[in-house]
Amino acid sequence: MQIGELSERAGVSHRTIHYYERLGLLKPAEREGAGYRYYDQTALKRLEKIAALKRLGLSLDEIAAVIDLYFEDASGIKGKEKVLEILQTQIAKADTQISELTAFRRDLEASIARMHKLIAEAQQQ
Amino acid sequence: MQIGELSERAGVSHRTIHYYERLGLLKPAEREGAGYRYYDQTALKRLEKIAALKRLGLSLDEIAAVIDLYFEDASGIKGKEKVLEILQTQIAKADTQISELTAFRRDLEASIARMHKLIAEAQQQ
DNA sequence: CATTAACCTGACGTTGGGTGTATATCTAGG
DNA sequence: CCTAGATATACACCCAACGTCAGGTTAATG
Repeated sequence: MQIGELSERAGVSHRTIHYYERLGLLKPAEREGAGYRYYDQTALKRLEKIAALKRLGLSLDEIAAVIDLYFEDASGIKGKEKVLEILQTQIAKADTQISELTAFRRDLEASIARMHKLIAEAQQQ
Repeated sequence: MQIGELSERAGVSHRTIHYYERLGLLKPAEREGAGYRYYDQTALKRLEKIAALKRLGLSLDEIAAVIDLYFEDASGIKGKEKVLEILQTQIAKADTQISELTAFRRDLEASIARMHKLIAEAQQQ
């Protein structure tokens, strides 16, 4: 698969793929013959994972720090203690974010209830 | 309270406060005498709310669109149906984000468990 | 009352996350 | 063999969300 197909399937521009490669988010693709990049399925999976992590609010740097956990053989990863540390930081952040989101959701529900009430009252009169 | 105290208490710079004011996130403060801005408690609450919404991943523009829901008398808000719509969009986003975060957290826990196992094995040998 | 700390505005700089554009090369179909 | 379409690199530019700097005003205090 060339960069055009990959970018279309992943829903990002080929410029973004180049950019991610420069940042180390994507492994440099194979370059058969001339300079063309050729990708396989894992590249697509990686891009999807990156998108998911972005939605969670991670920066590209943070993603670069954890993405290999999903795609490299864990036994081959250097500095396991370091990785563990990163993971634990991430989980703490996730917990904070989950509880804030839950509180936010509660507030929203209260606001919605208030709005419904106000609208009902307005229609009464 | 002047801008210095406000910025310190809210944990943002005074330039950020100026910036938020320009974007309409913060009501222009009272300007007694010369041009100094003077704030009250609600300004601090607003800044805290803004920070909370930012952590949820809202852009400053999006925050500007909803912040008044928290600080204006609900009965005085124009276009209640519109507001309701915004609120419902927000709650849907929050739900999506919560479930993605929960799944992410589960993944992280699994990775942590794997790491612990690998480290233990490494120490055995 | 003079100094110093706090404030003002405006212009420009920076960082993150990209996008646009120009120019060159390659590959495939006719 | 030639041309169209896909890629390559490099440099410039964009937007959001600030930060820095410079020059000027104000308020408070010893």
